[in-house]
Amino acid sequence: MTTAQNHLIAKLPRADRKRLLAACESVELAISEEICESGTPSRAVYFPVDGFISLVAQIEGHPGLEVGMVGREGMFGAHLALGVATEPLRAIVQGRGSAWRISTTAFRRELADSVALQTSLHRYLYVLMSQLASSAGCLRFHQIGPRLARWLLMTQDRAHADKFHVTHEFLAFMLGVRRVGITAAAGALQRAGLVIYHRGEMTVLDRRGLEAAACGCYATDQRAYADWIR
Amino acid sequence: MTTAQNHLIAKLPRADRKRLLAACESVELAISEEICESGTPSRAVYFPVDGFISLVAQIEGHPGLEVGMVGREGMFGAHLALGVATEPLRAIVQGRGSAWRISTTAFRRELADSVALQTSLHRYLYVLMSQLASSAGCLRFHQIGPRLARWLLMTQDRAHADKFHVTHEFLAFMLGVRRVGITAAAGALQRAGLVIYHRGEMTVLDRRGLEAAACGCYATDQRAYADWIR
DNA sequence: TCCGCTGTGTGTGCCAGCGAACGAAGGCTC
DNA sequence: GAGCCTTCGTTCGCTGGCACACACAGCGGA
Repeated sequence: MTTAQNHLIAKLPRADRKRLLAACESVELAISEEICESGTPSRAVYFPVDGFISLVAQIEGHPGLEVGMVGREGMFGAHLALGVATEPLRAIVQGRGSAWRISTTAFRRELADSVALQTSLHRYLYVLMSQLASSAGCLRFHQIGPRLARWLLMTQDRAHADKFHVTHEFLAFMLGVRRVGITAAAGALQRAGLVIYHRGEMTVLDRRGLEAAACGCYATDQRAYADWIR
Repeated sequence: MTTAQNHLIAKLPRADRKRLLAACESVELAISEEICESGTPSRAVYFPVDGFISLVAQIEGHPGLEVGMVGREGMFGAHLALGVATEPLRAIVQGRGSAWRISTTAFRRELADSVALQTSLHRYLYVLMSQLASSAGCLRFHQIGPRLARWLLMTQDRAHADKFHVTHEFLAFMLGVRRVGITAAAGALQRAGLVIYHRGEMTVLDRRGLEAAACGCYATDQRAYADWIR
């Protein structure tokens, strides 16, 4: 669906898709923009097209921790399908680009009218839940290097580019580690010829190599999405 | 609802509750019994009454990691409300006692007939998701001592007793740490007079003290369940 | 009575990651 | 060109958790 460019919307039957898109507006996501704060009432739902969004869990006394990433393969706001209009997590734009946006109230109307949309969101929520669970394990058992490689791959997938802007500081925040840890791990990836970076410009050189360096969670995630899209 | 004894069932309107219970059978949960394996087709749904169940995420190369606990305040199998009949996690009985069981097919019928049941499951899923996300942070940032205290409190809540059977080995498995780490943390709790244990018999002496020793995640969880039950 | 199993306590050496801090370069502004 | 901010590299001492190993106590069965 060249018009939609978001996989979740593209999967809908033609009529439902047209109605949903008619209620959406196209917006630009700006880097570091805060889509919502955890615990606040939901205002809008986003279907990323080029941009992508990080879902961040808040832990008192700690800066935060990324627990999920939403690009054109999914959406932000699926919890509305559970009938709850409170944001469960903080969401931050992590890659600039366009997205479809629709207000919470309008989206709930669409949801009520489209069984296909409900079904799609349900399955997407299942994938999200599985990933939350497995990423808890990843967080606990895997080391910085493999986790960083996985993160870079996930970002590359959603940025649709080999090159993107990301500082060590930001990576440390996302992975819940110190910047020093990132410097060490990223330095190793660079020495291995898998990436090069310079003052916030990260370039992936060897995707295959990065996949080999990443923990198994990346492959697991890929499979979960593939099963869902099917 | 003295007949049901499971909060999720008790919350249903009388008619829906009666119909659901009629389709359920009462079973005994035996310690260490494996309710299901991750990735397999769902066979049955459980509503614990006295027993309780641990949800365990599998990570290749590692023994496992508890990411959730289900007692009489919830249910096992809520993912069926998302229209997916594949188990997302491994489930192990962690406290013996009774539960209501209903086959997957029968439960899907009940689900189709009861809007109240759908709504209830949706809200429960939202709570579960929030907890998965926050427990990821807990796993990452909190130390063994506070996490152990939290675990003991959660277990006490679901076992409805001050005394329960649990070995250091098992605790290590659940928290994803070494047994040695548990020995150290549990020893500290015992020296502080909060618990005593002897060859797998754990007794909580000072609940308040334990709450103070636990990480904030325990209080957060309590609040999430309270909001849901409301 | 002895054997073996389970549950628990301890010790040693090791490494990943932590906190804090400093330094060095690239790039921007004035 | 000077000053400043951002980004990245490095160091130091330390803690928490790791693997492996051994000791010991209770308890049940042969």
